Formats: sequence, C-alpha cells, structure tokens
Amino acid sequence: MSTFTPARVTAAQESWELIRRLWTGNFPRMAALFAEFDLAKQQAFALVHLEPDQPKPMSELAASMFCDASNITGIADRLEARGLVERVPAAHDRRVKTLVLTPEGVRVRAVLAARMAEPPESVTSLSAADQRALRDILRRATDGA
Amino acid sequence: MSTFTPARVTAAQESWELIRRLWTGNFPRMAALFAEFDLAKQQAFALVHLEPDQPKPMSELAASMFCDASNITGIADRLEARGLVERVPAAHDRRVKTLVLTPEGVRVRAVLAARMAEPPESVTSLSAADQRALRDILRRATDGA
DNA sequence: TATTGTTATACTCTATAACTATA
DNA sequence: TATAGTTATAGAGTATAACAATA
Repeated sequence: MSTFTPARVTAAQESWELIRRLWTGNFPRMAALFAEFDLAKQQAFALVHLEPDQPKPMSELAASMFCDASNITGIADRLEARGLVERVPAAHDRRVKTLVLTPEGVRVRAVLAARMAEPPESVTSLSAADQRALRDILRRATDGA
Repeated sequence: MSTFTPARVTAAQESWELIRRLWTGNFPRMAALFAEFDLAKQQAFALVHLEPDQPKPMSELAASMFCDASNITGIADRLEARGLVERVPAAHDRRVKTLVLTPEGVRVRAVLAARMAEPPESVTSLSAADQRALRDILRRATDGA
C-alpha cells in the first residue's frame, strides 16, 4: 500500500486505493492521446461526452463535466474554432444552445472514445476468469449508481 | 454501458469503463473536500504525495504528479505561503530543494489522505465476499505495476 | 556539459458575479 | 421572476524556453 492509505486497511479501502492507482497510472497514456490530437484534457472529455446526432444543451454538458456552465462557453469556442463542434439553438427554447458534433468531430470523437475505452495492461493481463469476476463485481457496485 | 464504450464489449473493457465511472463519480466528493480546506486540486494532491519526515525533491514530486517541474514552483509557493510546506535545500546536492511538511502540513495532510482513502458507497455497499474478491483481483492486476 | 529549480510567456481551466435574451 | 448562455475578472495549472547556480 502507499502514502494514500492508513496502516490498517479494510478490503474496501485497499480496493479503492488500487482503483486510484489503476486510474492515475493511466494519466501518461491519456496525456499522450490528447497531445496526439492537440486537444486540452477538458476539450477531449467534452468531445467524448457528446454523441453523434444527439444535440446536447451546454448546461447539460456542464453538469456531466462537474463544472460551472460558464466554463463551457470557452471550451465550446475552442472546439468550434477547430471545426469539431457546432452550436445549434434548441427549437423548443430559444435560450438553449445545443452542441452538435460536426462530421470531423464525429471522426475524432470515435477515435478518442475508442482509445480511452482501451483497458490498461494491468486489466487485460488478468486471467479471463478474473476479468469476468471483476466486471461482475463492478456491475454490482455501480448498480444503483 | 455508456457513451465511452463501443457496442460489443469485452469483460476487460467493461471493467475499465466501470472503474472510470467509479472514479469520476467521486469528483464532487473530492471537490467538496478540497474546498473544505480551501486547497486547489493539485495543491491537495501535492500535499498528499508528501510524507511526514520524508523530504521530497521538487523534481521527484513533479514526476509523481506527471507534470513539468516548472509547475511545482508555483504549487510549492502557495503551499509554503499557507504554512503547510517548507523548502529545505538538500545536503548532498545544493541544486536540489526538498519539500517538507510543517507540523500544520502534517495535520492537514493526515485528514486529506484519510478522507481521500475512504472508499465510495458503491464499494462499501458490496458484500464482504465481493470486497475481498475485488481486492484480490485488483492486487493481481497491479502486481507488476 | 548536464541538471535543479526559477522565471517569463502564452494558453487553458476554474468559480463568481453581472449581464442579455428569453421564458 | 427565473433560466441559459455570455462576458469580465481573478486565480490556478500547463508546457516551453531561457536563465542562474551547482554539479
């Protein structure tokens, strides 16, 4: 165990610490991926949060990204300047602007999402039985959530 | 499954997606914790990366945090201004400056680390058997790493 | 010559508060 | 009045490049 956990650890605490380690261990891989597309981290996440043919209100994106709505303005500006996203006013409420992936945005998002979904070696190197058991337990854990 | 994963998913891919969901689901809790101590995210992480009575060279901290060394200057400045950290020149190499937790830094770090190590409800609500199985699989996954 | 930490620069992200246009 | 998005502001993090002190 590490720095981040006390001396006596429950199975839940140790699991959480190992999950943290698994996740943060992937920072370099993610950073390299974003750099490859010359996208800032939040731009990449915003892109992946958008789905093809599913206009998403900016306020909704802010909620998904756990940030204030005012931040989305700038992020959308930069993605729009790159031609990856378009602002489309909502029909039912003229205050709302939705974000829509452009064809280029759809392409970039597909690659980003696929690469981000690739499990790290720590997971793929588990036995098939462990992989299934891990999935089943995590399904139970995230069931209500 | 979500946005982030393709239609046909292996157990490893789904596990990875569920881990992502578990981790990002904790953003609000972490944000609230950092706000409680009036610390920016990276300041909190830097603090937790430091251990009592273990002077850490700034360059080493940069490596742990996967960021450029130049960023640590500002982060250390702000932690030092708060009285949580001190810069102590290394004896063996006068180019190196180490960061050391002050007594107050030790106290704050202890609380931060403990709270960050608390597993989310998704994990604690698993059966005891599932918690142990999860821990064992994750141990095997992160074994080499 | 190479390395550690600093500085300068330019950019991105962050929340808050004030504004606009709608509702 | 209330809400969606924008703008302005101030602060924080980010990498790059140039610099000082030291090795």
